[in-house]
Amino acid sequence: MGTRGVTIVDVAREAQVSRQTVSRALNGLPEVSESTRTRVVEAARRLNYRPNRAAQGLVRGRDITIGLVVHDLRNPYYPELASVLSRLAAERGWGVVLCDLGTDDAAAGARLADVLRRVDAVVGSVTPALTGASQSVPVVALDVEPVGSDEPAIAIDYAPGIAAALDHLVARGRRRIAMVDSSSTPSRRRLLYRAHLQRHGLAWDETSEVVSADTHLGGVEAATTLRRQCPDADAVLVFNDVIAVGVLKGLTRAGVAVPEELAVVGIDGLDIGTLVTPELTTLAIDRTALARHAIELVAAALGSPGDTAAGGARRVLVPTLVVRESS
Amino acid sequence: MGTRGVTIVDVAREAQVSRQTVSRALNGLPEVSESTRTRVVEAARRLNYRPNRAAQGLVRGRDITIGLVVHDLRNPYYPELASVLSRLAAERGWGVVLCDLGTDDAAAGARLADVLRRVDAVVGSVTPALTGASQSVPVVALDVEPVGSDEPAIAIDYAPGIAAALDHLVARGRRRIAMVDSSSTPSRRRLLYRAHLQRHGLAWDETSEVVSADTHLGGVEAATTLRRQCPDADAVLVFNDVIAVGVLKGLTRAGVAVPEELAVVGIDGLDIGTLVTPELTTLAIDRTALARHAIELVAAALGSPGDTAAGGARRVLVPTLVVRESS
DNA sequence: CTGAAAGCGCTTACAG
DNA sequence: CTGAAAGCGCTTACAG
Repeated sequence: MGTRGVTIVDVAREAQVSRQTVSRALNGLPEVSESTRTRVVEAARRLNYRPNRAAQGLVRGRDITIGLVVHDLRNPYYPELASVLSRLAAERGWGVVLCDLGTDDAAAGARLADVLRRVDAVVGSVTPALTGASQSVPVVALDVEPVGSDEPAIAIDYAPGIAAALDHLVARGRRRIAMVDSSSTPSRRRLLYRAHLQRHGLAWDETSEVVSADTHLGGVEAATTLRRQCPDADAVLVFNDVIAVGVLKGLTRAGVAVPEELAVVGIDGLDIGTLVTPELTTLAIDRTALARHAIELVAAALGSPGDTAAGGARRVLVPTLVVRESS
Repeated sequence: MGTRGVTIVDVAREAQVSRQTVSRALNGLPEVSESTRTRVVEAARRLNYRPNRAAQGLVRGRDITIGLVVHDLRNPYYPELASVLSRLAAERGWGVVLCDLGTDDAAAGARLADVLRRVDAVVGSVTPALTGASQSVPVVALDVEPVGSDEPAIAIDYAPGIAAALDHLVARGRRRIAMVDSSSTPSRRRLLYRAHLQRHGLAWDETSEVVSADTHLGGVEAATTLRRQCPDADAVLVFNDVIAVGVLKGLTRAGVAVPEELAVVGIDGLDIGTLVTPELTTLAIDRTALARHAIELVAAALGSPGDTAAGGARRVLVPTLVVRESS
């Protein structure tokens, strides 16, 4: 907020010219004499004048800005997304303002409210706060359930991918497949894992599931917990690649051979999976496609001509199993 | 740009009320009858009305937005920085718009120009384009040379850190220390490396230096090149952790024992360094401090009261050697 | 080359 | 509860 008093009229007075001359001088328009320009520039600097962007924007015409709301930018999933999204937005002349909710829920709400005031639309991970905010600007939710309302959103249908991952493990002779989740309330990914095991009559009990913090350090600990809690597990599906890489490391540290003794499969398809040894098998989500869909849905929601009919308000993405060395 | 004709007066006409009533109804102010409010909301939806943010901003008073310009958001160095910076900015009520220059230089210029129109100040990696732009808004340059002009900037003084890293390697008995750089024109880090070797009479020749692409894949290749080009190297300093992690992987793949046969030291202090095996020794840059300084310099440049005197326009950060397993 | 006028689209007092 | 007025800070024609 903080209004900062110095306006163009102050500069005009200081430089002894009219305010439109100030505007012209400062914007480098040709029809100003050198001496006047210098005087104006000096005056502006002396007063520490900064043009008010809102006023400039108002008169220059609308420019679109979208917000990108993420849970935690430090999960490499998001920078890749942000990178593509910002490129695609730039191609349309849109700006992107970043909103990293972080782990502190109290601050997150305020941060979200703040970003909503600055943007024409929001793309982001669904949170209760975001859902409530959909009154003020259009919201394109990322990674919602494939069924549900017809709000603009991108759903990721994990069912076939998780089936493929588990089938793959079974095909390689795994019989006791555990899961590391990122929250104590079962994620959709975990529910699909359970359903698949049950449907195929595969071994499962309470010890099959471990909850981890959503960091690679969490994964390292989860590996220990898993070995203690479910010693006969010969494979593990992990909520995401960040945790999975930690699990991999925890297992290696504990002298467990991956994949021989225990196979590991992550979800997301992050680059870091190719960085570790053994390389991580993963269920990859195409973040470029995700970003592209998000931008198109924003365009449709903003009513940009030619985008409205581009395929409905809800898109569905299907992850792909990428088999590497850890399974 | 794209002006989208629907304004508050259109809605007013459609709903048969005055425009200030529209404003009140849409902003949820109390003094509007329910029936009127409904009529206005309906009209607004029918016309697909979106309030013009610039106009709102103009009347509500100035709100500050800063731009964060980075080379490549996919290098984990930047998300950590962006994350902290956006948190600190939020604490001051500032917004952060993201500008990922990417690898395509042509597009980068346009993207930069675009972001400069939307922000009150810019924080970012120095590029020629950015330097030239410092006329329009204050620029706080990140990672400049410790000497130089008095523009607002944060310098990182690698000299003591690189000395410490090389001393550490020598203390561990290394006698032939190579370097992997990220560009063919020697980086400042490489120059410091050379100077230190020379000053201490350590072995060096052209084969000591390898150039790598600035990705971990580049690092993997660089490992091969290094082994071929400089087979007697027993240690290597790498331009950054992303490349270093690739080098580590390349060496492991080639059956080279790290650190026994060849020690590896990276620069940046990224989390991924603790993720790999062996864990990466690195020269860590405190990105939280970096972000904090950047925000303070922006505040000073914008003339926020109480910040101006907070310690001059140039800050210097000194990296710290973090010895882990790879050396 | 420089100034007076009009207006961008909204909100905030001020009347009624 | 609703409307008429004024103004946020700038730029863009339009005169001179």
